[in-house]
Amino acid sequence: MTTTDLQPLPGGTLSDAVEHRIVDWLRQQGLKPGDPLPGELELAQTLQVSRNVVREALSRLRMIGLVRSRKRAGMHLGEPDIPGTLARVLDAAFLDQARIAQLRELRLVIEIGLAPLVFTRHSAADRAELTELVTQERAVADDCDASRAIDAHFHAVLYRIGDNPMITEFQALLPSFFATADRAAFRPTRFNDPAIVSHADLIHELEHGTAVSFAAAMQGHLTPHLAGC
Amino acid sequence: MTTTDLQPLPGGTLSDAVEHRIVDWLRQQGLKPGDPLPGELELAQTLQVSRNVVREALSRLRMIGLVRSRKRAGMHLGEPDIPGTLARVLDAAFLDQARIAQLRELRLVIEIGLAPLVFTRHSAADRAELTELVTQERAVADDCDASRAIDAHFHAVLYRIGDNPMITEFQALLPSFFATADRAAFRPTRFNDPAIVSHADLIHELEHGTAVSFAAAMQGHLTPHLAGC
DNA sequence: TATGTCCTTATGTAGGACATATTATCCGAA
DNA sequence: TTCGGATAATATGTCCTACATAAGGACATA
Repeated sequence: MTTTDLQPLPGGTLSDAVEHRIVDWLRQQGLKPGDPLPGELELAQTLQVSRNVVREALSRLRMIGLVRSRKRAGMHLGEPDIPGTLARVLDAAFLDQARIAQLRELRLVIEIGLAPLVFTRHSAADRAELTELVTQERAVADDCDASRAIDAHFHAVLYRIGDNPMITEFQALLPSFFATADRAAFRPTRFNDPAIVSHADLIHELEHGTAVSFAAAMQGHLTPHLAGC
Repeated sequence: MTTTDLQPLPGGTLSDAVEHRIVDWLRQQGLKPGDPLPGELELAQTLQVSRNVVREALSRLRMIGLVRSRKRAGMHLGEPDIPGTLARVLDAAFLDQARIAQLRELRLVIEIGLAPLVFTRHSAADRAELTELVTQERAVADDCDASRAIDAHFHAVLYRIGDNPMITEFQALLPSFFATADRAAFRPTRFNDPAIVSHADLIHELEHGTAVSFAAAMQGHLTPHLAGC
């Protein structure tokens, strides 16, 4: 007798509808992180649904960080938890091969596109750090696992130099997508092969090249990993 | 007397703990999209929490598409809804200026890094489509709004040519971040300025250049938008 | 002023009840 | 036998009530 008078909400549950209603309302009110929200009971009464439905909707908003709540203080808007949400939805265990391939390609795209920023924002100290890693890499050229770890470290430093927190956070959750599949694809650098852009070549471009030439070098360094190139 | 014997779950609610427990269990069991899940009641009994708590946790997993449920069929694993989840967490209305700046920069990074893929995967028909857009652009050079719309369309086509659904989906939800701020930053192309890489120049590189030269052109086309360059 | 107690409040959790949709089952008719 | 419709079973969706818990405020006291 309570729910019979409203439309069947085609294709969704009440929680779905309430979730969107609340978010739309927050947007419409122009609320910002830190602002207080109405209590659960008031929301339930206003929306004419049970407190349970409201809590299921709020639980979702809590997960993505949009809402924070404490026992007596009530609820407040929070800052969306981008890395936490990405980690939940980009879970290699539940993604199909197509999605994983797209993610791996996205990683390469970002790393190539990051090159101009890395060139612009890097310092002499950064170059020294990268050079040190190349030295270590040469020392363990025989050990595939160690070589691979240093390779990952080298690229992580490039991300850090890029100095975009969002991109760095994205990179931080990528290893799970490369843990198994990339082991086979990873080839220890042949240091004397002129056709391959090595880490040392990248550092050279960083010091003596331009933003464009460094980006081209990065492209050459990563292109072997791109399908259809 | 029921909840007093378990640890205060430092820093989180029961729903948080149950959410992670369930996801860990799904991973550990190696379940894949389509596989059935235990019922809510069974989960509640196994985890020794109320069905309410279980439903709040499941509501979150339903939001990100990880579980789907129908009335009598029970629950099944679903494919994570990446674009839907991104749309929820990347909401310009609730992100601070720093995050928005990072997102705008990420867009430029992706667009530059996408260049090699665009070059490799484009067809003559794609070039014709882009050329047609440049023609239209010249026709409305005076109208800033129309010019801006065609510019957006041009870049959307580039994304489509890149042929990575994940990247295209990401691009699809970007307009909200550029709707207001970019209006000021947008400058209609001065077609005769040789220092600026125009859309026509991009098409020229696409037809007569190389992957590297096209990427460099894209870099030149977008660099004016990058801070600190 | 400082502090400790009590009270209020809003969220967190529990449990039961019913509604609803969908599937399985069974029975009767052609 | 087979087909089709009525019927029962089942898991999710929604509602309700009650209580636990933490946190902030009010107040009295030293």
